[in-house]
Amino acid sequence: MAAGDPVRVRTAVTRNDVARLAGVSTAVVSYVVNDGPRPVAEATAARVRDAIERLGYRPNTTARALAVGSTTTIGLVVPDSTNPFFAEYAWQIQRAATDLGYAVLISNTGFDPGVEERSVRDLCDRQIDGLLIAGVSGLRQIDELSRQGRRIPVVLIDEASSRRGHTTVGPDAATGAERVVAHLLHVHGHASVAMIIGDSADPATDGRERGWIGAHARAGRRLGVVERTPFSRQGGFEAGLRLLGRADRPTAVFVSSDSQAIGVLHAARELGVAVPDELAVGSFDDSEESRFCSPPLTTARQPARAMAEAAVAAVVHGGTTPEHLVFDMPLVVRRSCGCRTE
Amino acid sequence: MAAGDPVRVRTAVTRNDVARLAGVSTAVVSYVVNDGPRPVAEATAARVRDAIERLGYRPNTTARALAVGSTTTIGLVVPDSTNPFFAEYAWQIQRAATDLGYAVLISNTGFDPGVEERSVRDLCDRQIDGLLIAGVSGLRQIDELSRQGRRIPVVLIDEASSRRGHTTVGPDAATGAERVVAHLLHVHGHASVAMIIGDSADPATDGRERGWIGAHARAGRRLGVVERTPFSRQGGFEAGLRLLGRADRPTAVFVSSDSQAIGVLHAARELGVAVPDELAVGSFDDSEESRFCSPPLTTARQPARAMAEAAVAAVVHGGTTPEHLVFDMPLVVRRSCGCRTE
DNA sequence: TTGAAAGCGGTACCAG
DNA sequence: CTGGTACCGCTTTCAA
Repeated sequence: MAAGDPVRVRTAVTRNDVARLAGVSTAVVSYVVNDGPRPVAEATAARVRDAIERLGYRPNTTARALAVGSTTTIGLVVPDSTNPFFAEYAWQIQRAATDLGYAVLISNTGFDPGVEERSVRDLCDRQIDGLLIAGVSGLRQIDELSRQGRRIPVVLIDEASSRRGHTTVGPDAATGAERVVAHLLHVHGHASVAMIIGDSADPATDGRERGWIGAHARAGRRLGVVERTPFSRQGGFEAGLRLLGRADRPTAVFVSSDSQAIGVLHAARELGVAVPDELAVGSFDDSEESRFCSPPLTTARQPARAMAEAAVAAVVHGGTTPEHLVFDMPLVVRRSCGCRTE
Repeated sequence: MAAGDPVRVRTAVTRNDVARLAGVSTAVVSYVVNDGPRPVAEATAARVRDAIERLGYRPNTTARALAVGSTTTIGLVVPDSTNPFFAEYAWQIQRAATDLGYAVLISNTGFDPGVEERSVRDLCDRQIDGLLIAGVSGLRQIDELSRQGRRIPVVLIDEASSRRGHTTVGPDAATGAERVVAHLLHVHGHASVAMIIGDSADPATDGRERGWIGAHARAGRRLGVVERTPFSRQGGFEAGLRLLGRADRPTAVFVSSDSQAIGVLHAARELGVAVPDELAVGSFDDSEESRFCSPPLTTARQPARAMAEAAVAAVVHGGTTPEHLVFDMPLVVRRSCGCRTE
C-alpha cells in the first residue's frame, strides 16, 4: 500500500461517487433516485442512472433515515411469537409491512413487563416509525416512552376492547367466545361449560370471559368452573389436568386459546378421557395447529391477516384518531365439540 | 407563540440541548454517554448526567449508526416463521441477539427465491451488521448483495453441511436422522422405513436423507419409499395420504420435520390407521408441538437455543473464518415409534 | 480535561 | 433544470 493511500480500505459507493461519475451534483442524484422533489432533464437522469448502474450504487437507508426523520421501520412486540397464533399474526404483520415498504423489528416479552418496557424503549431509541404491541402490560410507561421526542404512533393489537386514547385492533372476542360456548350449550346440550383462560387476561376487559358468561346468562344456565393458567400448551395441559381431576368433572370446556387447547387435549389423552365424548372442547384462535390436532378443534377464528393489515395500515398512517378496529370471529366447527363435520 | 419562534414544533431533545443545559460541549456529552473515548472530570460528568435526566434525553440510534457505521441490527431471513421449529429458532435468535445488544429485522420468504433476494437486498440497504439466513436458495446473489459496500457477514443457519466460504450452523442431521431410523429398524423391528422429506431439500446435501440411507445400509436393509412434499403440516398431510394409500403401505416412516409429521399423524387419523401400531413414525426437530400431539413424536432434537446463540455470536463477531458449527441431535423417544416411554 | 470542527450519507431549499 | 450548501444527530480527532 503506497504511503499516501487513504486509510479507508473499502467503503461503499456513495451518491458522491455517482455524482462525480455522472458529472452532476449530489442533489441531482438525489432527485433521480427519489424521482423528486425537483424535475431532472431526461438526458441528465439517464447519465445518472447509468452511473448508478455501473457503480452498483445503493442508497444508504440509515443516512436517509437521519435526513428525513423516518426509518420506514416498525416495531412489533409480542408476548410469545412461539404461540402458533402469534406466529401467524406476526407473519401477516411482517408481510403487510413489507408491502408498504416497512421493515419490522420484532421483540418478545415472554409476558414479562420489565422486558416489555426495555423492548419498547430500545425500539423507540431506534427511531421506529410506529409500534405494534400485543398484550400490553405497562401501557402507561409505553405511552410515555413513545411520546418523548418525536411521538411515535402505537397501536395495540390483540386488544379485546378499546383503550382510551389508543387505536386498537382486535377480534370481537366476546361474540366469538359466546358463539363457541353457545354451540356447546345448545347444539350439544351441555348443562354448562367450564372455562380455561389465560392468567394474564384481565377479567374486566377480556372479551372471552364476558362471552362465556354471556352465553350462560342468555341460556339461563349456571356458570361452569374456571381455571386460570398461562397462555401456552403447557399451561393448558396443567389446567386440563386440574379440571379433569375434579370430582365434578365438566363435560365441556371453552379454552381461551388454541395453544392452551392443545394442552388440554393432551391432558385428556393422558388421563384417558375421550374428546369429545367425555369432554367437549371449544377453543379460540383457529391457528393452523387447530386443524391438525386430534381431534381437530372447534374454535372461533381470529382473522389474522385482516387484523394484521389493519394494524399496519393504522400505525403507518399514524396520524389518525384513536379508534377500535373490531373483527368478527366466525365459528369454525370441527370435531372437538362433538360435531361430525369435516 | 412569539413571532421569532422556530417553526419546528416539537422535536426530540438532542445532545445539543443537553450540552447547552450542562454548559459543556457536545463532545463531552458524547464522552459521558459512551463512557469514552476521552475521560471526563467527575463533576462535569455529573452535570451532564443531571442534564440528561432532566431533559429525558435519549440518544438517537440512527444518527449514531450513521456516524459509527454500525446499526447494531442483524437481519434474519427464514422461509416460514410459522413453522413451529423456525418459530422457536427465531425466538431464540432474537433472544440471543438482544442479549448482545442487537435488534433483529425478520423477513419471511415463503420459500420463494425472488422474495428471498428482495428481502436480503432490503436488509443490506438498511445497513444491517450481519445476516442470518435459513434455507438459502440463491446463495450466489446473496453473496453478491452482502458484499457490495461494507461487506456484511452472513451466516447460514439451518444448514446441514458446510458451504464453501461461509460459516454455517446446523444440526448433525445425518446422525440425527440415522438415529431415529435405526431406532425404528432395530428396536421396533421394521424391515425398512419410508421417508417423507421436504421438496426443497437438496438430496445431495440434505443430511436427513443421507442418515436415512445410512441407517438402512448399515443394517443391510432395502430402502423404503420416499415422498417429497412441502415443509408444512399440509404438505405432510398430503404426503401421508399418498403414502398410506399405497398398496405396499409402509409400517414405519421417518418424516423430515415435526410440522410435516403432524400432518402425517392427521392423515393417519383420517384414514383410520393407528399410530404407532399400524404406522410407526419418527420425526425431526423436537419443536414444542411434538410433545403435545397425539401420539407424541419420537424425534431427533435440534438444539435451537444453542444453535441460535452460536449463530448470533458468529455473525456478530463477523470477522471469523468460515467454519461449520455442528450440533448433535439427541434422539428423544416418545410414543409415535411404538415405545411406551413417557 | 474540554471544545471546535470535520465527517457519516442523504435531502431539499434557495439561487442561478 | 441544476448546483451549492445547510442541515439531520452523533462520533472522534486534534488542538488548546
